[in-house]
Amino acid sequence: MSVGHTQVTASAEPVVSCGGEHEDCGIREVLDRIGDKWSVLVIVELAQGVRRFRQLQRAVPGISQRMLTLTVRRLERDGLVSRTVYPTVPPQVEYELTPTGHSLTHLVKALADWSAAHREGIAASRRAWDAAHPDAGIR
Amino acid sequence: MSVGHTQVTASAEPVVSCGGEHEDCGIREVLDRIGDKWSVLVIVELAQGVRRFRQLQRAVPGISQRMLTLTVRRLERDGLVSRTVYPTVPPQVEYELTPTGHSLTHLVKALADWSAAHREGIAASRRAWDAAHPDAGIR
DNA sequence: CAGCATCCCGGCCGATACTG
DNA sequence: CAGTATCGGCCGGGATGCTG
Repeated sequence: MSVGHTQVTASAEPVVSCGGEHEDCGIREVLDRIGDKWSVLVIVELAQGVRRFRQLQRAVPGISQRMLTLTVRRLERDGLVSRTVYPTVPPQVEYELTPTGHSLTHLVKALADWSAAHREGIAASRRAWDAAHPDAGIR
Repeated sequence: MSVGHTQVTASAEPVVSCGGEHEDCGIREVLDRIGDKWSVLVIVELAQGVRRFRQLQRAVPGISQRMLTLTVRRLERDGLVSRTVYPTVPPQVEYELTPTGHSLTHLVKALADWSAAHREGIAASRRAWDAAHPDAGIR
């Protein structure tokens, strides 16, 4: 953390101005789509390649089959994931990222990178804040 | 949308592999932090410069003062936003992005860009899916 | 102006049981 | 294996009212 003598003037260059408007950009739409508990994790796993239902569930620890179904269904509806059913017995279903879905992985990588870069500092900030505010309802 | 003859082999180059592990990267941590309903919007507004409480509330349409308080408190706790109180009367409080918070704006911009680029295609995919699945509990 | 306290509802998500 | 159906808890977040 080098937050000492940095002369970053945040207010100088507006990186995100929503195109000049103070409106909600499409940001909320993306977050409504991948901001839920499981979508990104499923996407990360599918970024590795084609996966079957059970494979996905094992790869994403803690997800219930219900949530996996819902998550993968929503991603399919949004055109981020393709679903292929092979009429075999027992049934076999394969999930794969579409080109659009694949383009999301770059975004996810950016998120992961940012997280890795600031995880420490944020954790420290939290500890400091919690120490300074013994009785806070925020946690 | 040019999703015609693209030969993007998603499974060829794993963009996000969490560093070789199939673990949860820090992605969920970022999303737990900015994936909520208001954080990004507040950040976007603060990216423009220093803002006071009321200013923020007016700039972010629809946010309640309760949620603005909680949001800004959490951001402060994580060290993304600084809070400066001027002991005047009436009280005056200024919020500003910290360097760490400012670094987030690049990420937010990436989100906005992706959203703008795929909004159309996703909406179309949804319409198609909904049409193909008249009675779906997913909506 | 800048908050905090309280009430309350909707939906996200987990657990469990059942089907083709 | 790959789902669907149902129930229920938790909590994010809106509405309202009160303080310094």
